Amino acid sequence: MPELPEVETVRSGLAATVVGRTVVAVRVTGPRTVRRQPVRRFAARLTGRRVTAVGRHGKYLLVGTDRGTLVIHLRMTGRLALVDGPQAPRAPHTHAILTLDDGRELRFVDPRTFGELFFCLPGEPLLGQVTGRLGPDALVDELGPEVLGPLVVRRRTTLKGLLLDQRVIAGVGNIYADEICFAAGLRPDRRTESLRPDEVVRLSAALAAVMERAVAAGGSSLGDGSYRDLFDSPGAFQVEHAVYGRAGEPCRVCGTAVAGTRVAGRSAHYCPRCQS
DNA sequence: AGACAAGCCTGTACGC
DNA sequence: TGCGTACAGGCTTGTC
Repeated sequence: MPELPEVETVRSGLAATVVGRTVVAVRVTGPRTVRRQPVRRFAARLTGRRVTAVGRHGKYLLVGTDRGTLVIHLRMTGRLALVDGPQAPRAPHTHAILTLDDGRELRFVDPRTFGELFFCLPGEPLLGQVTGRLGPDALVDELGPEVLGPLVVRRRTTLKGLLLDQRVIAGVGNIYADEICFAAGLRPDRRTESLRPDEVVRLSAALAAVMERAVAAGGSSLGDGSYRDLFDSPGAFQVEHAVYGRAGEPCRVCGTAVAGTRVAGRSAHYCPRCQS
């Protein structure tokens, strides 16, 4: 399930491979894949556009062109595949195909069809309506204790609920919320208003450290709808997971069995001894 | 066979 | 009353 580190891996892959390329054809076959605008309008706007940059805000991929932005959200099971040409075997659940001017194809594959694509012309409010709801990016933006502190204390929720709220911090999903809590030594069900200043300092450091390590490892490929990058390679961070998906297994630090529970309506994993 | 997993949106209920 | 938060439901389908 792609979260910030997985989306960032796709972003850097696209930046290295499709910047400067022009989209010469657009085919959308999935009926739900483009749902914020008519498919014909989407295709007409995107066709002929040259990619100038590839950005990201939280889990949203922002493909900049010479006129407008292609916005991609992978949600749970969405995947982008860059293939050499139309002869490449087509994965099941391929819902959109962008043909590039060098013959390669950028394909959007998504079994559960939660993911989506849309295209915003310059100055169109749609882009701002989406990204404007997002808080600072968990990787790119500075989230030192002085920034994080007010965000944390002002809310009355659980730490995990806070980390998952894209309006507060953009990019953290269920896996990394648990890993950040472990790295900070804080339980996911801790009330945010109870966090002391020194704990906010630990949280801030853990957020940056986990995001940076996960991006360096190319993200996590684990379980449901297992993530793959542009070239179908898995990430490597799952082997470093301290708690996520490890309920009942020994904590890598103290050996205590990792606890599995539910927090903020989500599965949650933590070490009862290392985290408070 | 049916519960479950996920991200995000929407609607509604609730507490301070 | 109003605000922020909590929770459930919807969307989907492969996996257990």
